[in-house]
Amino acid sequence: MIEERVQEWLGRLQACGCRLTGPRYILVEILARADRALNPQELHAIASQRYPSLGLVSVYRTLERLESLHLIQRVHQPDKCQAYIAAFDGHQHLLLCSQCGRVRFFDGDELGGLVRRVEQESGYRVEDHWLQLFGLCDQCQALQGNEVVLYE
Amino acid sequence: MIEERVQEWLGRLQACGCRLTGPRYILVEILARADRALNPQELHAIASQRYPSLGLVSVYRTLERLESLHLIQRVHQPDKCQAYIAAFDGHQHLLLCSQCGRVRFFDGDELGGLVRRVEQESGYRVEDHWLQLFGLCDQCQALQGNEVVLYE
DNA sequence: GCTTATAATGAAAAAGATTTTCAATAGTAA
DNA sequence: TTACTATTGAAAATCTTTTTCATTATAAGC
Repeated sequence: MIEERVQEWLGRLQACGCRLTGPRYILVEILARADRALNPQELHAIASQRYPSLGLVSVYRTLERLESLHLIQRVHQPDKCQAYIAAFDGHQHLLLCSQCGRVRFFDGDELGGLVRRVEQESGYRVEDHWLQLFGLCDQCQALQGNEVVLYE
Repeated sequence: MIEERVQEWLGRLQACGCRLTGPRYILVEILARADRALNPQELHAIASQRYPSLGLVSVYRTLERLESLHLIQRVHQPDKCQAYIAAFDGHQHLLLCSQCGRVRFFDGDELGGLVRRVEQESGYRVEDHWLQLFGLCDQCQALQGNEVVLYE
């Protein structure tokens, strides 16, 4: 499932004339597997472990490329707004653990009524919406906030 | 109404030991009146017209102070995440014009059912949520995207 | 009104994040 | 194997934000 995603992303990169290089393999694999949003610095730190010569610039460039292909999406959080996670299929929303950062997707189909109400009250024509929920994931609830398990 | 807000903010600043200075009067007045979110640069540019010696540093410091008093709140948008607008009363959400940036508030009471569903499906304990709608305000619909009227 | 303590200011420097430039490297097609 | 050129990392440049610090100015006490 995740492995397929890695292959699909690499295929999509190649399909638009991009070359498959060492840095890209590593970065695609990390991003396709990540269960939380990573910013350029975090991504660089993780990827450097397996590819020590990796430059931060290549991380920025790869993120830009993957985002323009809609393979990853930017995630806004109170403390960081330049983090990326795999883009979801269809119209989904994010549920983020405010402790460990783990991300899950959910659909928000029941939003239509609210959108129509707001359109009528405001006179705006609504074109898009952002919905994100923040909370504690099951693991962090169990830990009762004693420790945080980050990427490893 | 807006004038009251200016007075209230100044009072709140004074109440916590802050001094009322030229830069603060200007910045409070602009922020309390603004109908769209402003980032430090925009705010500095606008305020400088009335207070030419104003330093950008004071803008940062005042924003920080006002945010810590919950008088303003940060607004996340696709292109800018460091913009601020007056904080609303109670639990409200934002409706932003994707053309001119004008902001309106609305309540999203009908969100409770969705939150409970997601909690059950995910096992997360939801603590907070962000909901923002993007669209065209009535004025920008009328202009049909011919021109953008920014702050003036 | 005058004095005084100190919060607030702006300039400059420092720190961080992101983008640009450029010569060297390395995919990929022929 | 060769040739083309996309990609790379280092360094420089650009922006944004924070820190430092001497100076200024608010507000309280007299």
